[in-house]
Amino acid sequence: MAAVSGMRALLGLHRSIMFQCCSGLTQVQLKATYLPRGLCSSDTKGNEPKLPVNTENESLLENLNLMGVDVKMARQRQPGVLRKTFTNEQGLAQFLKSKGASSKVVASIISRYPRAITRSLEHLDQRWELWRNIFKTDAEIVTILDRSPESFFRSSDNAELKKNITFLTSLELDTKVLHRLLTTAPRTFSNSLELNRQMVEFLEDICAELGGKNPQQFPKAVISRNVYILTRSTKRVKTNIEILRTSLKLDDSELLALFQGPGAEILGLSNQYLRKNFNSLQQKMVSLRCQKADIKKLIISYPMVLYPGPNTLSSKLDCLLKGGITITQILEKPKVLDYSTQNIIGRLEELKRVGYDFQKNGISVLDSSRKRFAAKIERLAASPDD
DNA sequence: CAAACCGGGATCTGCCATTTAA
DNA sequence: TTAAATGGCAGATCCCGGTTTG
Repeated sequence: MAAVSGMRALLGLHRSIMFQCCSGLTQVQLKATYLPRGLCSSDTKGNEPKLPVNTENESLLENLNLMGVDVKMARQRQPGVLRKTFTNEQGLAQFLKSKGASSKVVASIISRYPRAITRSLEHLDQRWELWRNIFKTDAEIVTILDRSPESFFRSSDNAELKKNITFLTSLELDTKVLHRLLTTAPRTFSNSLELNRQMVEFLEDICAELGGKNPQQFPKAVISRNVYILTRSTKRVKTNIEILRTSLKLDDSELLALFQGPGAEILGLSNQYLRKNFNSLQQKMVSLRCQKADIKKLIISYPMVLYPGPNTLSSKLDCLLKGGITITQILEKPKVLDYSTQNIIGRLEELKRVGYDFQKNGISVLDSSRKRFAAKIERLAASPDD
């Protein structure tokens, strides 16, 4: 990886010494110069013609084009890679194909994360094996690479990855969670060990601060409910905890229960977003004549109210209210807010059609799977007694 | 038996800024 | 000085069904 800087020196100016010692490595790929993009501002005021400082490796470009890589995209993302003299695009492609990736997937991976072509075969092999500690098949890994090439390629430190996996494993998440963690939040993998450790320790500290009995358990609880947590900064999580503490006036044990439970999902929201959602929820509830205590209860029992943006939540509530449901009923069964507005609208219509009475029969019909709801409607239609 | 309770599953990257290495 | 490595951010739900309960 390191033997690479020679060519530029050749084209460039100084560093002739470098040239000397590297000349043995000279490679075919030097062809022409692509355009300079900057004029050299400072240095020599003299008038020697400035050689282009930045030249792309033309044969590399050609290769990439042939492979179907979106070179424009690659250039935009990691321009430096295109200037490298030695790259391993062929090796990478072959490697990935041997793992079952199509040419199209390979091209897309390189387009989105060009640095991938700087990895050596040995490196790739090792890294793949490490990923295979968690994933049972190559195909699974390919899917993830296709989704998020950066997660696999951004770091070149296999030793770190290994330690990281050991660490993650040592948390004793159950295998299912570990698998899900890395499937859905693969960036966790390429975090440094230190970063992951910091978050875990931070969570332990929080637990202890809140008077939790078992701080080791806490990160597990949070992670299994929110596998994205390790891709967030501790700063963000800390701020969110404070936002919730102060805006809801929660005490320690309430906070602990919240985060160990369903509240974990909300911990990773951006701070602004959380604040905004809280404020608009509060406004909305006040406009519906709810008490502060109602709002608190709602959030504690169903923290996911804070997840949808103001418009989504508001329109959902409006639909329900317009359909003849009271805000009190919603506060009792907030899970009805789980479903999409479209879904809610459709169900309200169907229920109206069969003359369903929410006051008499409650609203939990709305909180059921499609299948169960359909069955329910059928029953209601068959026996329109009431 | 149906309703209610409850937890789980899917999903989440792609960019920018800063620091570090060569 | 450039490129590589790394940290961090914004974005913004919906659905299903096993088990318990009545």
